[in-house]
Amino acid sequence: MTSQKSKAAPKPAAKAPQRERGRARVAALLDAAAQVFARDGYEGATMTAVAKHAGASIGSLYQFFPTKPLIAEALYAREMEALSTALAEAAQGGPWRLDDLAEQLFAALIGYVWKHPALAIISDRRRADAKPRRGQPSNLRDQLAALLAQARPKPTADEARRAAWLIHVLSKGASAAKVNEDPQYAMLMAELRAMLRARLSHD
Amino acid sequence: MTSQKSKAAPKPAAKAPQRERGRARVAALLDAAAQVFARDGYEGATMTAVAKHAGASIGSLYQFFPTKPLIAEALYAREMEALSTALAEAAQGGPWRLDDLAEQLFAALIGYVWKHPALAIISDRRRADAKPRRGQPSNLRDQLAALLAQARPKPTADEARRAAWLIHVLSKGASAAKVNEDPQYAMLMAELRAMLRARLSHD
Amino acid sequence: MTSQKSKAAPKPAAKAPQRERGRARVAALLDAAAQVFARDGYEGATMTAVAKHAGASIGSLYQFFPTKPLIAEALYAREMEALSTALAEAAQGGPWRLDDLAEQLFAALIGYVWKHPALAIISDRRRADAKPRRGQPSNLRDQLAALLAQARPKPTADEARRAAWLIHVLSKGASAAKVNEDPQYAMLMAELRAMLRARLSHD
Amino acid sequence: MTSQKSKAAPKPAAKAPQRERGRARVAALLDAAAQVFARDGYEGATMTAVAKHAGASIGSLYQFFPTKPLIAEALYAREMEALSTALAEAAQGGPWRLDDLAEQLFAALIGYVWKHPALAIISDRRRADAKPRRGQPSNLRDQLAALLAQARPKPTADEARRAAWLIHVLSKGASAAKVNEDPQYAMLMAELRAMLRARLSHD
DNA sequence: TATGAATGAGATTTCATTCAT
DNA sequence: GATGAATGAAATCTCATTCAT
Repeated sequence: MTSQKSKAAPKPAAKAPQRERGRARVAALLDAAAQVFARDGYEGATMTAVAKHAGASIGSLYQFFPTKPLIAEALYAREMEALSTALAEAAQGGPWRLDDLAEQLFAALIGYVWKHPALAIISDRRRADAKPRRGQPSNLRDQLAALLAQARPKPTADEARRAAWLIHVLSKGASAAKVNEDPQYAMLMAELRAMLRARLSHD
Repeated sequence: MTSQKSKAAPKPAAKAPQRERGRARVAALLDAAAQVFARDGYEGATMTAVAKHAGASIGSLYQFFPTKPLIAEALYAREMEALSTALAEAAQGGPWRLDDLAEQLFAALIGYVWKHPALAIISDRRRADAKPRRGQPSNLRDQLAALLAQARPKPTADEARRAAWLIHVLSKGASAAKVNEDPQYAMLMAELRAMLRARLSHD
Repeated sequence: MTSQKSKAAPKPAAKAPQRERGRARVAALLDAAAQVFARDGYEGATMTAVAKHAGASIGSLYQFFPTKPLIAEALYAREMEALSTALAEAAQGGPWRLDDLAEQLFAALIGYVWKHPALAIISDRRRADAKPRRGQPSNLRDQLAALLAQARPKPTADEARRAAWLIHVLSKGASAAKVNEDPQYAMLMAELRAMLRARLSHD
Repeated sequence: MTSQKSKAAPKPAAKAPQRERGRARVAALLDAAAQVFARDGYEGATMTAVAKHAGASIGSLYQFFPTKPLIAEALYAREMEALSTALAEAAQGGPWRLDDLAEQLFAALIGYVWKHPALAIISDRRRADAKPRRGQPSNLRDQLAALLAQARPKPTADEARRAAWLIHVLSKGASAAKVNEDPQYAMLMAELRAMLRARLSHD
């Protein structure tokens, strides 16, 4: 934190790279950021560490991401994009019954989150930073609901929303409880899937 | 001054107060720490802020808690103690059926965690700092299992463990998904409770 | 912020400057450190004072010397290098008789130490910090012995070692007793030189 | 360092204890100080460490020694007293020849200093703190000279002073070079004694 | 654009000393 | 007197960010 700039300060934004070379560098920087955030947490991660991890100089990092929050935002956007794609792929090939589809989405979501630990960390921080506005919608939940709406027989909007919410909550629980680090891993996952399916398959 | 300590360096520990005044001060410091951790997160919380919040000087804080991790540990211990008590109370007055008892414990756990947001923050950090040793047991889960073992008819050890695990995962999910900040709060909680009960009351 | 580093913590080392500007800065910082150590002693010297003396910001100092011991080490290395050179020069132009050479080295050593008071201070501290391992060899003594071995007639290894040790002890005595601050300075030095020469010139 | 007192401030002094109990406590505190100074150096020694070492409370320490310099001064006085006595004892039983007496005094001085490492540390600091006044006399040297004056045949005042100075310088050298930690200890000491005796017994 | 040096606010921590009981 | 808590100036160290080349 250095000088409190008193001029208008046209809020800085991550600059899009102009050349091929630049695009590669940005990708490398984001990869590095993901690793460092995952290892050290958001506050624990230093800009210097990110740059070094990417094999770039600190100056170079700042060329593309003028502040620390901006790199987090950019990483978040990239990860959410990829997650979106992964979920969409998991819903391919249908139509599926609601419970089957939910199970597949749950598995895909959990799988993605475990392979991209930085995502959870940045999401947390975003939530922490956001003004505590009630009921702010989860984009993730919306997307899940949209995908679930493609089940057959077609669920009502409410049913889809409810299923999306269940998937969301269970996946959070599984991540937070570090289910993947438990030796009983397979059994526990089966348990969660069964719980989800049971709750949906009906009554 | 500070001096490079070549002197044994007998890893610092929280000093126990010996006078009534000290005891009060320690309690106040822990209260302040809980608030600041809850508000700013572990890394975001500063020792200065904790001291100020407690109406103490920075030196006073360091007299009892010579490092930031130590105050986190002390707070964690105090919170876990209280949580233990709360859970034990929730299990009073039985005997209960397993699904009823589980539901009560779930409600008690969720309730406690929501009233003590610092606990989640510190738990997270402890896990993050711990060497990534596989399958290290959760004391909380053990205690839940022990309480659940008192259900009637008596569950097997495996059943108790499984129930404890479900409670744990669902509570994590509920916290992480900030269920309590959702306008639909009551309905969602009911949903979770039903899911838990259904999974236990059995197959 | 500061963050409890759970990250490997790869023991910090003085960073070598990569640019001309950095090299100049490092030299200035070491010069400043020498002055401040000489004036205030090791413990009394503050990083802030060193930085200010060098006309650098505290951050700049820490960029190159991340801890106080590290700057002391770097200064020690630089001084020992220079002392080495000075002693080698004093031994030039031989061959000399052992007692003559010893006298010259003694004078050179004393002269250097008096012009570089920080060296004695840092040496002291290094010894104090070192694990009390018996008989750890003095590099200085080794170098003196090597130079003395060039005397003619050639001394035995033992004779050279003994002479080196005498020079070392007498120089320590002269420094510690602050002979150079005594009004009788010239006479006292002559006395010491005579003592050394008498002890070597034989028998 | 706390408040800058603006009142006259009647310079604090070590308070003499009134009762038997107090005398014992003062002795214990000085013993503790000696150990801690020896281990950590003057700056590195903390008042808290001294108090703990003595099994006293910090408040109790300050009762007798209101500042850190004062405890150093008191310790210095006690040590110098004891050293004086030791030297006087070493000179007993004469008359001796000058070289014999010098050798005995040298041995006694070295022996005392090695058994009381705090003395060297405090002496250093006193010198460091003293305004750099030229030629300020060494009380120790004066006492040595006085004792040496009792040799037979009676030395001139100059001879006694010269011998005292040699003893002083050699003892400093031996301490600084940590002769006592060298495996060759006995041989090295013999060397020093021989050097001293040769220089005196004379020319 | 790339690089590494420079900056300084602010965080953690220490410790001599004073105060209240 | 004795005890332990309280204080705060000052020291060490960190790191996001800016600058100069």
